[in-house]
Amino acid sequence: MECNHEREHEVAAARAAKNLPAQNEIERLASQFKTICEPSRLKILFALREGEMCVYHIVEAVGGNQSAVSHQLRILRDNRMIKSRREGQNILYSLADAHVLAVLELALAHAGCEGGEE
Amino acid sequence: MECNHEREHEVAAARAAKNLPAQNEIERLASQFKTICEPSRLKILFALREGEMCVYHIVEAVGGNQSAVSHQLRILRDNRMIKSRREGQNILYSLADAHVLAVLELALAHAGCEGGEE
DNA sequence: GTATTATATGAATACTTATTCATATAATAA
DNA sequence: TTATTATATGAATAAGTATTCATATAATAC
Repeated sequence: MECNHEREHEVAAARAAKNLPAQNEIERLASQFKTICEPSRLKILFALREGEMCVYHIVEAVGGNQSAVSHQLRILRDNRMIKSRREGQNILYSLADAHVLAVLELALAHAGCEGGEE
Repeated sequence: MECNHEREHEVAAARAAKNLPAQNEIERLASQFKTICEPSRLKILFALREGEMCVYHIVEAVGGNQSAVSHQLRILRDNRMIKSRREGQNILYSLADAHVLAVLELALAHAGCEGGEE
C-alpha cells in the first residue's frame, strides 16, 4: 500500500496525525461516550432531567430491576455523569452538571433530523 | 421497596417516566454513542477533521493495521458518521456532516474542564 | 439487641464487540 | 490475459460488559 494520491492528501494525513488529541484525552472521551452508549443508562440520565430522585423512583421511571439499576448508577457515578447524596435510608441521585444534558440534547437533536428536514 | 419520600419526588418520577424519549429513539441515540465510544474510531473521526482521506492515509494518521481500520470505517459509515466515495483505486472518506464534529467538540470541551477551572 | 427497608456489590453467565488472519473484490497496468 | 495495488470482509479468537442472583451494608424502627 503506497497510495497514489496528490500531495495535498499526504499533507492532510500528516496534519491529522499531528493534530490528533493526546491518547489519554481520546481515552477519556471514549469512556465518557461508553458511559452513555447503553439504553438502560441513557434512560436513567433522561429520567434525572426531572430532578433528584431516589433509586426506587428511578427504577419506577426507567423499568428493570433494582440491582441492575444500582449497577448502572454506579457506572454513571464513577464516570461523573451523576452525583448522589444520602438522605436517611435513601440515596438521591441527580445529574452531575449541565454539560451532560447538553451533550444528550445535542445528540437528540441530531438523531431527530434524520427524517429529512435539513 | 416502597420509598418514604415526599410526594414531590413521586411526581418527578411519574413525569420522568412520561417524558422519557421513545424506546426506539433511546436506542438510536445509544448506537450513535456506541459508534464513537472506541478510541480507534474516535481517532479516525478526529483525523478526518483535516478533510477527505484515503484508507492508507487514515492508517498512517491513526496507527493500527489496514484491516482493523477498514472494519472501523465500516462501522462509522453504517452509522452515518462518515461517508465515502471511490476515486480510481482509492476510497476517500470524510465526515458525514457538521453535527458529528459538534458532538465531538462539545465532549472535548467538557473533558477538558475537569482540571478545575470552572 | 432484632426486624425491616433502601441500596450496593461480588460472582456467574450470557452477550457484544474489537482485533487479527486469511482471503476476496475491484481498479489499474502491462 | 496476468500482476499489482487498494480496500473490504468472513471467521476465529479474545476482551469487555450487562444482567441476574444472592448476599452485604447501612439506616431506621421496635
